[in-house]
Amino acid sequence: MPPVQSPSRGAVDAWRRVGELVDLERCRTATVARELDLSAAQLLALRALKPERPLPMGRLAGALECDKGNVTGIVDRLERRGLVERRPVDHDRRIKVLALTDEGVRMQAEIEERLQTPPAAFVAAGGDDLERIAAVLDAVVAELRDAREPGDACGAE
Amino acid sequence: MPPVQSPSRGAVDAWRRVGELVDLERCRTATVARELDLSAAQLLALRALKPERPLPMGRLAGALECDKGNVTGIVDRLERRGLVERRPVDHDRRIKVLALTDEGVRMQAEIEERLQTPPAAFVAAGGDDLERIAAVLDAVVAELRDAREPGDACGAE
DNA sequence: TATTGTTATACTCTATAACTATA
DNA sequence: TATAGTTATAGAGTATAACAATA
Repeated sequence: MPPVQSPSRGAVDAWRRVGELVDLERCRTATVARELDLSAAQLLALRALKPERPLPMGRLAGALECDKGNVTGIVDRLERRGLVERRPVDHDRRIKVLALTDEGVRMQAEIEERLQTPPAAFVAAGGDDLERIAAVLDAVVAELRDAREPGDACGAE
Repeated sequence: MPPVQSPSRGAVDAWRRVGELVDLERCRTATVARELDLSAAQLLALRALKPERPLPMGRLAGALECDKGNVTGIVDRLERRGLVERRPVDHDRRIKVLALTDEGVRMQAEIEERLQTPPAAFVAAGGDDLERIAAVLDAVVAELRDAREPGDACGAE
C-alpha cells in the first residue's frame, strides 16, 4: 500500500489538459512578444509594472526571478525604447524606481488586451462551470504558491 | 453596440486564474529544469522526444519553435551529456534522427514524474468537477491550436 | 534546384562575482 | 558593515544567413 494516495486516472487526465494549456499559453505569450518586438523578459517586466506604483529595480528582479544584475540590462533596453523610466527616490539615494512612460502604459495595455481575453470556448462554458473552475484553480494556485520555496521567488510579491 | 460579444466578468475572472496557473507552472518547470541541471530548451527537447520514435532534427526544431540552426547547439549539449544520440537514416543520408539514450529515457521519466503529478488541491476537486474542467479545457486547447498560425509552430505535430 | 543539418554572427537572457555609492 | 544598483564575464538561447552534402 502506497504511502501517498496516488491520484485517480481522471485527475491525471484532467491535469494533462492543464499542461497542454500551459504550453499553448506559453506559445501565445511568445507570439505576442514577437509581434510587439519585445523579448520574453521584457514582456514580463512590463507586465510586472503597475502604472500607479513605480517599482525599485530590486523588486523587479524578484518578480522576474532573476538576479538584479540582469535587470540592469533588461531595463536599459526598455528605457532606450522609451517604455520605462528610472527615477531617483528622495529618502534613499541608492534606490532607483521604475515607472512606465506614457508609451509604456499604452504598450502594457496592448499586452494585457491580447493576453487577458479568454478564448471563445472558455466563455462558452457558461457561468456555472466557470465558477467551479475558478474555485478549483484558486485552490490549486494557492497550493502551488505555498509549495514554492523562497528561492523560487518567481514573481512573488 | 459592440461588434464582438464582450466576455462576461465571470469569464474574465476565471480566465485570470488560468493565467496565474500558467505562470506558476512555468515557474515549476524552470525549477525542475534547474534541479536536473538542464536549460529550459533542453528540458523541452527531452519532453518532445518519444523513447520509441526517433525524431529528425528538423522536426525537433518545429517542436521547439525555433530555427534548425539553434537545434544543433541544443542537441550538441544534450549529446555531450549522453542523454540523446544522433543516428543516420538509411533512405536519406541528409537526415539525422535523434534518439534518447538509456540515460535520456531515465531523465525523461524523471521529468514527467515531477511535472505530471497533479497538485493535491486539483485531485481533491473530485471526479465530477474534474470531468467538467477537462471538457472545457479540451475545447479551449482545440480552439487555441486552431487559432495558431503555421508560423507559430510551437510544438505542432 | 530544393532540402537537411551545420557553421557563423550578433543580440538577449542568465548566473556569478566584483565594484560604486550610498546607508 | 550592509544594501541598491552597476559593470564584467562566460554559457546558453534566438534569429538570420551562408554553407556542405544529399536529394
